[in-house]
Amino acid sequence: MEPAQRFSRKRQAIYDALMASHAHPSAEDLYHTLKPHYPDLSLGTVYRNLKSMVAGGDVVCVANVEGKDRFDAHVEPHAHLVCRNCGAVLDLPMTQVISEECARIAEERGLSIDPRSLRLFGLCISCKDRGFPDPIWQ
Amino acid sequence: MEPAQRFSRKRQAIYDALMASHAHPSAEDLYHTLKPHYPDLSLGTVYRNLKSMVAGGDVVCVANVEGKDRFDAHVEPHAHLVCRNCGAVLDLPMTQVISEECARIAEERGLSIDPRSLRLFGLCISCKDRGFPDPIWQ
DNA sequence: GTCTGTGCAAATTGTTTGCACGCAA
DNA sequence: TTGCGTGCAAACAATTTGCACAGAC
Repeated sequence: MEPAQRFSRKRQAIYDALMASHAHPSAEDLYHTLKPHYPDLSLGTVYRNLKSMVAGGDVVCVANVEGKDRFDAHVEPHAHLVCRNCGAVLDLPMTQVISEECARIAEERGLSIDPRSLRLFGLCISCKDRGFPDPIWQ
Repeated sequence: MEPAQRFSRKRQAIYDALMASHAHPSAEDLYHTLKPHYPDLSLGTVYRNLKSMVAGGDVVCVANVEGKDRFDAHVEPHAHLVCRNCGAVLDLPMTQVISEECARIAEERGLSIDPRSLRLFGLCISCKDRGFPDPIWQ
């Protein structure tokens, strides 16, 4: 990370914890992960740092699951799948996310598309294996 | 719509307003649209009906922009682009949104994907034309 | 010493819910 | 008459913010 601001041990810890996780934690998840190691850490600090890291491009907000924003420090372009049953957010690493058709239509319409930001919704493997029915989509 | 519950004039109005709009309004947007015609309409009613229509599959929540859920009564599978600058939610009707590679990876991993709920992020035409810089994605 | 980062708690905001009443069946 | 739908306001939950102090430079 390129600290565009003054160095802070806690900011670094938040970033490191996010980088170390592949579960795309929420602000509160990070808070609970770090609290044991930083007993005086406050939730507001986690929110404030996440916000500034997102603004700086070091972190991406990859989903909002049940009202909670979920974050990712792995900013290389890749898609995410959000499980409609358990709320898990999975990485879908791939070189090309959208189809030729989609790219062409976007091009024709003059849209810019962020290659890091495709979100899919569905069921993760465990939920599918456990026999959870597909939610109400055809 | 197939009213699975007792008929209600307001529920119908909410659904109709959603169907008539292509802007993917939020609950509050719908409330303000309908309030002049239904002076005693309450915001809670809009939320309650949207929730039950989503549960019934008649409406889809297609995005969460700046903390507000955005809805769509056009449930045929299509993708959406969320403008990172102005928050507009655009329809991207197309037969295939995700790349072959993406579909294959999802298939290999045994994931179910809801074809109605693909979300892309970027810039809409007006924001791009007005010269807003691409947000921090490479 | 200066100025940014933080803890804490209060404020804000989108959404949900309890309750008494209204309206569709 | 029965019971779901609604208005209203209070309750909730995620996030933001004001303020005084701590810590990086």
